[in-house]
Amino acid sequence: MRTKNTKKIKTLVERRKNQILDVASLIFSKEGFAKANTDEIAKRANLGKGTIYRYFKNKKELFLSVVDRGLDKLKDSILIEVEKTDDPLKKIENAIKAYLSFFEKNRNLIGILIHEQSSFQKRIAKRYFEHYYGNVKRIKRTFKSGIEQGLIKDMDMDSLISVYASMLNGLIYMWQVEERKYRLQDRVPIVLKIFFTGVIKDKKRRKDYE
Amino acid sequence: MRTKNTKKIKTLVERRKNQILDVASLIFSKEGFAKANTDEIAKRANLGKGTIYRYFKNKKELFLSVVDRGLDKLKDSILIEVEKTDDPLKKIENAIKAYLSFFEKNRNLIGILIHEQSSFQKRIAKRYFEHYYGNVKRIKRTFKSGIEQGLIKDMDMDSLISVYASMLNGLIYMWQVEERKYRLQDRVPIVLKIFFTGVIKDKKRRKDYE
Amino acid sequence: MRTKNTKKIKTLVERRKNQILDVASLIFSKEGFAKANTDEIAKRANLGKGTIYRYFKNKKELFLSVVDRGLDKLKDSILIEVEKTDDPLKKIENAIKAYLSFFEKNRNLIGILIHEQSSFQKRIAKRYFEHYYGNVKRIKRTFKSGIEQGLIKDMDMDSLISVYASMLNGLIYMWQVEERKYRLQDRVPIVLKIFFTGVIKDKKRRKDYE
Amino acid sequence: MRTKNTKKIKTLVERRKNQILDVASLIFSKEGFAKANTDEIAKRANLGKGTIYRYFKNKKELFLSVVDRGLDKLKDSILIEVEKTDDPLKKIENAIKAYLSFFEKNRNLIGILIHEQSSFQKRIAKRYFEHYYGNVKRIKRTFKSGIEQGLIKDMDMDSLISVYASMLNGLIYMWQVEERKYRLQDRVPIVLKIFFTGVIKDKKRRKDYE
DNA sequence: AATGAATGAGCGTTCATTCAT
DNA sequence: TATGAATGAACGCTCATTCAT
Repeated sequence: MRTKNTKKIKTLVERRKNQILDVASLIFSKEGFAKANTDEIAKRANLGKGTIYRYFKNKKELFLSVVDRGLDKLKDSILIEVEKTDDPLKKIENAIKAYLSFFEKNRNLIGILIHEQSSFQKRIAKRYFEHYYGNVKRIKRTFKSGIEQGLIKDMDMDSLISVYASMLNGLIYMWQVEERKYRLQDRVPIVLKIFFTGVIKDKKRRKDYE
Repeated sequence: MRTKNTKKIKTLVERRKNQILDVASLIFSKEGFAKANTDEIAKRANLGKGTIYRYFKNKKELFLSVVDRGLDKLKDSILIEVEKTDDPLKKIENAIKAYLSFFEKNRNLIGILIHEQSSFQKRIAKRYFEHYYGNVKRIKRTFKSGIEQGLIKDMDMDSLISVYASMLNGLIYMWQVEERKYRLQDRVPIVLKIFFTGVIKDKKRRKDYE
Repeated sequence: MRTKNTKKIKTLVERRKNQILDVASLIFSKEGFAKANTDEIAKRANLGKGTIYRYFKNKKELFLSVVDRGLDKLKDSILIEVEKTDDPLKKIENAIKAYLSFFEKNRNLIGILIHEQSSFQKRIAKRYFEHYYGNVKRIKRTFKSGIEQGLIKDMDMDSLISVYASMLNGLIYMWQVEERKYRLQDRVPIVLKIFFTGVIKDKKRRKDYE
Repeated sequence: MRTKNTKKIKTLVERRKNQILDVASLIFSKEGFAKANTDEIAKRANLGKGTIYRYFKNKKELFLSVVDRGLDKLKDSILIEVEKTDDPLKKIENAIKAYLSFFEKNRNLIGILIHEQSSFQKRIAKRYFEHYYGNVKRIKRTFKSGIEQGLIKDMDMDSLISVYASMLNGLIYMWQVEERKYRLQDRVPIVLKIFFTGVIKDKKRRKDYE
């Protein structure tokens, strides 16, 4: 019985935490960490201000929890898409689509990740790169199997992946700065063209992206 | 003689302003607008707190002056490099190099531009895009003369340039997030390769970047 | 039951507000608006500085609340005394007594009303004259019934009342400037004599004040 | 020769002081001591800020000098009018006229005297009462000679004069508060009537004021 | 003697955090 | 457990005063 109760409580706590994180995510994204205001978070979450502090040690922890949850969601949504196919080029294509698509759906997270790279450099960067390198390994394996299958030219993977990732982030960042005037998904073809033209060895496959 | 005095005074005021802007640029970059603190700016500039306010109406104006000065510098340093050659491909290459090189030398500005896209969306974005579209026009002309000279394929310039710009920004952004572990300049060849491979028509010239 | 709670809360808030207003009244009276200092008000009220701002938007609102409360009290205390009799001359006598008596008991308010006639000309003057003209109407009616009853000579009421009011204020003002060396109440007979000698028609009644 | 030079210098210094006092009087009257701003005083006097401090030790001394000069002027202008006649009643009438007339011409001083009775209670009050009692003695002598000449009833002079003075001040104060809508001089007849009706013994003379 | 740039103490106000209920 | 009233450290900004020129 105890186990059941504990579980129930845990779920309740988790639900409360998520309820707070949803609001916090919105506010932090709109205002940035320093300008965001605990009073408003509490009010919008229909909770007393003290209650926020029962679930999160302080403003900083709340903020970092928002980041953590966001990066976890991102990871999950990419993995699902990547595992839908075995073709290396398709895997890469799916990853790019999933990455852009995720941020298009989770706009709050962009602002949050962009903003506070200074105040929380270490913590956020650490978390981001844990996530990033976790993915890099998988992407590298995908590229390698692409090379082995004669689909992709043999190049310096590390800097290529790093440049690709940077470029995608730049795309998302500028989309945000330009106030999301266009659909981010619509940039996928041109991105794939730029990424793949110099990289795909197999002529037939290359045609698909030119 | 009056002119001489006025000039001297102007130079003195300008020097003081720059002295303050240098420090402010550093602090704003490290802390972000909200966390940056006028007391520290004054102390680091070896000036009294009140002195800051003799030269800038308030914290916000000081911040925006930092941005304005930065973007002006950026524009100048790109223009100089671009005008060193008449060859369209070389012009583009030089612009990319100058852009990356500028941020490598003016690290503070990255943080500042990245940070406050929310608090100052309108003012910063406005200034940034004034700068950006000013350059876009010139770049477009360069591309066009490249197309006319049979060097570059005929494509949709606008979204290409937009994606290229976004990607460069992403490169700079991630370099900053990764704590500037590598030299940004070293990314130039791979960037040129990615940018140019699918774009250059002239086979001989394309070889230079492959 | 809800009503009860709401009422209780209202009373608590009202009590706190009054607690703050009492201290603020003292400090504003002693220092004037500009020199008065929120820190001291908080300390003397045994409250944190932030608490003041929970109950009053800012220093200005706090100040004006002190004035408003003071004028309300003044009005009430005059009305009570005036309504104790139906005789016009007695009514006027009672009003004068109540007016002087009020300021003798609420010394803080004198300083406050005297002080800030410049900084808050409009707001204070407006409130003061709302109060003043509210009373003038009543006083006029009293004078008129005095005239109808053959007690008072028929004169230009408006400038008479205006001069009488000014004179009473001068009395209070100088009493304050002279550091309240005498009892303000003791001036009542001489004031009545000065006011009434030239004004009362009825010989028997006039004798009372000569 | 030395004397001549010293005199010249003294005159120059005096002229500068007066130039500053004129401006200061205006500003202090409009803003009150605390809100008045040395920068503005300097600018309006067409002098450097430092120069103010060459002539007055600090803001407080400047303020008190304004008061001192004002009260001196007041004393002079009353004396001149009073000495124009030998008739006691006329002397009193002239004094009242001169008093009201002075403040009508020197509006700045009203604000200044009214304002800072708190911050400078002792200094201003001291100076004011030096002036006041200096006059009271003279007025008392005038009243006495009025009594001796059978013109005025024999009464308690001290409290009568005190009440009269207070009332005049009240008149001036309210005129200021009511934004000087009417001419202060126009109140003289009604004031004389109120003051004199109960006080003048000589029937013929009393008629003049009824 | 005159200036006005520089200064920093001081103040109004905000807001993350605590804690009595 | 949940609340929100209370707190006070912290910060932006002002302005009387000083002092090098």
